[in-house]
Amino acid sequence: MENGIENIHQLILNYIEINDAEWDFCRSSFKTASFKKKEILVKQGDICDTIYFVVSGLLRIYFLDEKGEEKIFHFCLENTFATDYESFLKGIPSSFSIQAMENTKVIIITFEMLQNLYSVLRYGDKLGRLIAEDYFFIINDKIKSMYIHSAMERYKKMNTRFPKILQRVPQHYIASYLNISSVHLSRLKYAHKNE
Amino acid sequence: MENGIENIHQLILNYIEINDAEWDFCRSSFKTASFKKKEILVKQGDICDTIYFVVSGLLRIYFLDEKGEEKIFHFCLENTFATDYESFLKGIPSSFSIQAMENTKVIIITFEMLQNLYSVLRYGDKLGRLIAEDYFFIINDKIKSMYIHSAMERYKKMNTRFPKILQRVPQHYIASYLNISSVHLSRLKYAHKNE
DNA sequence: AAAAACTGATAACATTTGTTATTGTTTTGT
DNA sequence: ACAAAACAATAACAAATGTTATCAGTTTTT
Repeated sequence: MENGIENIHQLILNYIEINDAEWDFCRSSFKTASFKKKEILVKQGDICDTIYFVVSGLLRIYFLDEKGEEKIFHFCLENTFATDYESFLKGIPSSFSIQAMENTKVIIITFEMLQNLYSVLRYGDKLGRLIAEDYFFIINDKIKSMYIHSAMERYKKMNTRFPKILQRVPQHYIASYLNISSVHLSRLKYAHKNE
Repeated sequence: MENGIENIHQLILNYIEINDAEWDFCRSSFKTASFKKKEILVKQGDICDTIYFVVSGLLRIYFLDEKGEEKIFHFCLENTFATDYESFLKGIPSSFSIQAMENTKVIIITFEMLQNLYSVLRYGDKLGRLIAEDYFFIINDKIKSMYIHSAMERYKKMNTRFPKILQRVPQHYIASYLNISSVHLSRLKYAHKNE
């Protein structure tokens, strides 16, 4: 589907059984939006009451550390979700900002909308549980990777899993994502280019 | 309650409404166990099909890195849960081992048991969702802390939140938990002792 | 009680990683 | 099309962190 809503349908079907009437209800509650490169979707400190589903383009989730420097927490590629899930669920100020790195089309799912879905769908709470569990898996992988792998290993892994992202994103953003300095990443690349 | 089951009751009540019949069902499915200091509850590579609720004592969750060295991922204090939640949910080999650091009493919740609870309790799926969300919050905090705070800041935070743990656990385990060498932790303590 | 293993501090040295500055190139904004 | 900004590589140096070894005190095991 051109507008990406059909992709969400597929994702939901991976989790639970959903009939046509239920899907119509979902579809009617989703809205779309477009953001230009560099536009801010969520500002650190504001409440993130929205889940964005990236249809096309690229987002980054980042925060300012105590030195006032941006650190990138996550890149959000096509067909993935972007939110501060803790801010979203608890209604507390977001730890992160979300910004478009390219012109980006998203589908918007608000908190109210999602609570509605949970109660209207026959397996709504189960869907919520499976989404939360999946979110847990994602972040669990991330933390395990930080413990187990060096910056270079994470870089290579990134290269393997998302080779295109390294072309689309300036290298110092990658360094920020890996939590190392851009100079150091440059050195690592040089040291390992013949492996 | 002496055996700690009442603490679990309270935790569930924090999440959902549960009546006496439902609680009796829960209570009857829980079992208890005791482990001596140094005993292994879960071995890295095995499937972790159990959630342990620590009634008394102390557990550690750790893994062997590629150099063959143990890295501590988490300490499990009284009234908290211990599991490899990803292994538990997906039925895949555990990334971690779990070991008793002191003689420890636990309540055992198996995967089958929990799926039963989810279907038998009126708000079972909601309970599952809230548990998964809470697990997400815990690990989300952990990862944010790793991004934002230095080893020393995390040490101090630990000192503030769980002062007793530093008395109960040998220091090189703390260093492992902080992902720094024991020598370095010793130096940091010296450098910051007058702050 | 003696032996062995464990623990935490410390020193000396090696390695990793960050910081700042420079340069040439590419990209962006007007 | 041009000027300004952003980008990546590199060098020189500084700071952080790891490694190995030693030692004295403590705990555990036999």
